[in-house]
Parts: sequence; C-alpha cells; structure tokens
Amino acid sequence: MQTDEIIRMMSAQGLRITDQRKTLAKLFADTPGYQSPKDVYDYMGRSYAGLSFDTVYRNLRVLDELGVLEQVVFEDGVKFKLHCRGHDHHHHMICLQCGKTYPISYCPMDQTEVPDDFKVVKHKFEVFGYCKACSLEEESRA
Amino acid sequence: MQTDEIIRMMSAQGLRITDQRKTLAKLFADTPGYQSPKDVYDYMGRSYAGLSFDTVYRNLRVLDELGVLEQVVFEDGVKFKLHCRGHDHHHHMICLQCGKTYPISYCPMDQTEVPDDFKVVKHKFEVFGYCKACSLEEESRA
DNA sequence: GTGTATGCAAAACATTTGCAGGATG
DNA sequence: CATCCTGCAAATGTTTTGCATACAC
Repeated sequence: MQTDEIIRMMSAQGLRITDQRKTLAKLFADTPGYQSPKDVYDYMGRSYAGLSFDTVYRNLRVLDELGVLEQVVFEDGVKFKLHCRGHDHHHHMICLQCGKTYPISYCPMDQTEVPDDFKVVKHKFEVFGYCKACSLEEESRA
Repeated sequence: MQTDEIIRMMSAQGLRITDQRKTLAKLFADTPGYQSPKDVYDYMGRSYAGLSFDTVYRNLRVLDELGVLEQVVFEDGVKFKLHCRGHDHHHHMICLQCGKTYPISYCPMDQTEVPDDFKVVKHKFEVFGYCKACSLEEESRA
C-alpha cells in the first residue's frame, strides 16, 4: 500500500494529517514486517527531534482502532503492521529475525473438530521461523 | 496432576520446598485453567499475609524454566498453567471467561504448505471461545 | 551451618493520562 | 478560529534486581 493511500484513509476517518502521521504512514507503507512501538519511535525520531513516546502510542492505538493497522501480541511485546485488507481470511508465517510476514491461505479451523458446547469466538494460527534472507545471514554468521 | 507430585518434581530439580511453593503447587494442581501472576498472588495472599509480588514472579519463572509450568502470552498479559507432559504434541481451546483449556489433537502444520526457503522454528494454534458452563452463564445474564 | 528463598524497597520498563500550547482544517 | 494533536511531565502497571534476614536441608 502506498503512503498517500494510507494518508487518505486517515483523512477519510476524520484524522488530521500532521507531519508525524505522514511519517508514520510512510513507515508502514515502506516496511513489510511487524514494528514494535520502540521501532516506530526510533524511525520517527529520525525526523522529529522532540518526538515523544506518547504520540507514538496514541497514534498506533488510534490507527489500530480505525482498522488501518493491526496489533499482534508476541512473546516479546506488542507489534503493529498494516491491516491486511481486501484479502480473504488468512494467517501468517512470521520471520523471527526481521519480522516480515508471509500469508498462509490455509485455515486450520476447517479441519478442527470443536465440541458443540464450545462457542468459538476467534482463533490464532501463526508459524514462526526464519525467512530465506535471514536464514542465509545466520548460516554465514555461524 | 496431584499437589505432592508437583512438589516431588520441584524437589527433584533441587528446589527447596517452602510453604509458599507448597501453596503454589496446590493452586496449579487444583485449577485447570491459565492463571495470571495477579491470580496467583491473590490466591497465595490468602495464606500468607506478607507475601510479596516478586516471590510470585520468581517462582513462576523458575517453574517455567524447569518445565513444571508453561507460560503463554495472551492479549491481556502473561499467564501460566501446568505443563502438559506425557501427552503428544497438541493445541488448545481456551475459554475466554474461566481460562480452562481443552486439548485439540489436530495439528495444522501437517496441512500447511511452507516454502522451502522458510525455516520453521515453532508454531502457535489456539482457539478462543466460551466453554459450556461459561456460555450458559452468559446467556442467563443477557 | 550453608546456601537458597523470602520480603522489602527501589529500579527498570512499558504504557497511559492531564494539561497547556501549537498546528490543522 | 475551533478543535484536534503534540510534547512534557507525572501517574500507573508490570516485572526485575539488590540486599539483609529467615528458613530448608
């Protein structure tokens, strides 16, 4: 997704387009993987000397609520990426090194036998590992 | 699993059996679902007036490292339960209300097509919802 | 007795909130 | 020019650490 497309979405939702939000849009347009609040803060901090952490948190939360971003909880904390829109329901393979994600179209819920008396609300299926680039890097380090 | 069986495991690993750890063992022997550190603190606090939070955290961490407990990260924080031992690889249905878990023997990795260049390390498959008891309760509240 | 576990206090983080000034539409 | 957004500071919540005392072995 393009930076200005994201900005248009924010604008359409009634948000004001500040320089900070433009930078935020560019970050998520340019990076395919999950970003921690700290990653975002570091990236934005390069453009804004006086950036504060609460601005980062506030915007991440707002954009998550508006459905522009999606939030996922990992072992090492909360992370964000662009919300996958316009696609069918799917899951992800996630690189433990670079955070990049790859779609898995297969959904295990079809095959899962759920007892009648259990009311399913949601499910989570995630595969973790190392993508090609990061595997090679690790090999060369070893 | 029985309380004294857990205590025996702790003892076998070289841990000293304090009253706090006995209580901890009883808690996890008696409760089938996931417990947050706060749940554990509240439960143990009933027996020990001067209980401190760091004792809870320390013991949960130690028992997780020894493989007695297992730690899972949920949206609303870290939780613990007895490690499923002696069983084959499996996944869980988890009740969002009471935290009780039910095993799912089916593993989606068999059906998942993973590209050759992605090195899989681990995976997570969890189904969330409401168990029979909690569903009924919710209905009667509505 | 020796060494580990505990409780206390304080530190280290992560995240949220109140408020005044500044920028956006 | 009204309102939303930001930055600062401080509050809040969670988890960790250092240290002296107490307890298990």
